[in-house]
Amino acid sequence: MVSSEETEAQVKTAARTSRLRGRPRSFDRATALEKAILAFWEHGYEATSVSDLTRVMGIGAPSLYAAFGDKRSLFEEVVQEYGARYGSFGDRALAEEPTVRAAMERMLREAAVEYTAPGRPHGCLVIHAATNCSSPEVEESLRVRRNANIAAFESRIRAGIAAGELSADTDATALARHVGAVIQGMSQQARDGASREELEAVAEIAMAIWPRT
Amino acid sequence: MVSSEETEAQVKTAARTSRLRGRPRSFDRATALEKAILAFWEHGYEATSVSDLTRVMGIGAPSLYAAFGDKRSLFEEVVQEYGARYGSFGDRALAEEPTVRAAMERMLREAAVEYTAPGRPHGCLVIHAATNCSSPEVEESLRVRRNANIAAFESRIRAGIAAGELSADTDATALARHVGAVIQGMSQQARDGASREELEAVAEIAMAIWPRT
DNA sequence: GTTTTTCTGTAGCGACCGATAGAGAAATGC
DNA sequence: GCATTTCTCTATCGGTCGCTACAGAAAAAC
Repeated sequence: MVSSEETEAQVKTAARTSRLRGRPRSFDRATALEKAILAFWEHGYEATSVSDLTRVMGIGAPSLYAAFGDKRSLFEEVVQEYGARYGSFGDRALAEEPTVRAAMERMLREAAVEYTAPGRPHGCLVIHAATNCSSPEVEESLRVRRNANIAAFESRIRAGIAAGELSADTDATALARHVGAVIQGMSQQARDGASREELEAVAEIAMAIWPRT
Repeated sequence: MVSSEETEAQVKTAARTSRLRGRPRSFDRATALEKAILAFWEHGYEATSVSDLTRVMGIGAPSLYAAFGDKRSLFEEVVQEYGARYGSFGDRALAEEPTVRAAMERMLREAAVEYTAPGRPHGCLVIHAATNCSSPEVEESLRVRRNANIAAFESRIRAGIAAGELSADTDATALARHVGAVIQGMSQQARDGASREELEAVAEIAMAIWPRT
């Protein structure tokens, strides 16, 4: 119904069939979809209004609805295309690396690169597309609090280094970020249905990075 | 302007001052605030409308605006009260435990408990208050994709176990969840301004849990 | 050129958003 | 009692939301 293969296939066999009559659309569907990806990626599903979409895609609302259906089906197509275009590094790492360890290492390292790539929104669309804030002040306020938590972790870790619990060359900043990442991930998974026992198992694994006294 | 200390202080000194005249409000401010915490916690800032708030708080819109100011200042008060009431386990662990390791372990374990406590929304309000989705279908679709990713990790880990790379009693489910949590946390921090180098340092630390062949 | 089909722009639909005006009710100080 | 202050209820504001009816323009098939 939406697939571009359909149109392409019918372009090829159109000499005989009676399709492809009438005025063709005046914009490039793939380009418009790419613009929609960036918009949803940056602002999330709710906070990206249809008028935002028509502006960045450079088309009118009726053209958008004719080409992509309603807002939700456009978003579904966006997520799918995003997965194929930007979100496939994980699958590739899992499939191509010979060992689990190599696969995990490559996946994590590529995530660091992909999630901070310049010229496009940071982070993962699938993780954040439900994150919408039309109020920048609220968004900023929450971000400040999260980063303050990580700073508190770091300060505690530095105290531990000063007390001789951890070696003097410990990277306190990175350790704090790591703990923060684990906690934020646990929170996300709690939202996604993980049980207490499952999260406790995650916590126990995360503890393996800390020297046993 | 908003603080309850102000009102309380003036209750105590009200015998002389001319405050506290007129009809007192007919609802309990703290109870109403608690209801607002639960609503924002569950649905996020944007997706919790003022009419949602007036419904769960059991008051009319003018009463809400008179008692809490506009929606944003109510939310700020909600975040502050949430931090004091539900979000303090981390600070307590950091302050009360004698070693960094003990502090981190307690914090992570208590997070597992707090984030899945029955009878209230899962996860952390500060992490998710910018996550709003008035469309359950979209929310579900994204959740399914995130959980599918973790399932893919698990499947790859099981293959590694079968290949003898990891010991046979490895908890593949928990390992997969852990990797997923780290990645989700990295994505969140990329959104919050972390650089590529900072995320790579997190990835490197997370690799410490994997046996070196 | 004519017909047919489809696209595009304008203009507007009903619904909900956050927020408020105004009137009357209720509880105070005196 | 009275005067004063403040709360609460109804009704509604202007604005934006996702979405679409309609008419005219444009490009194909013939």
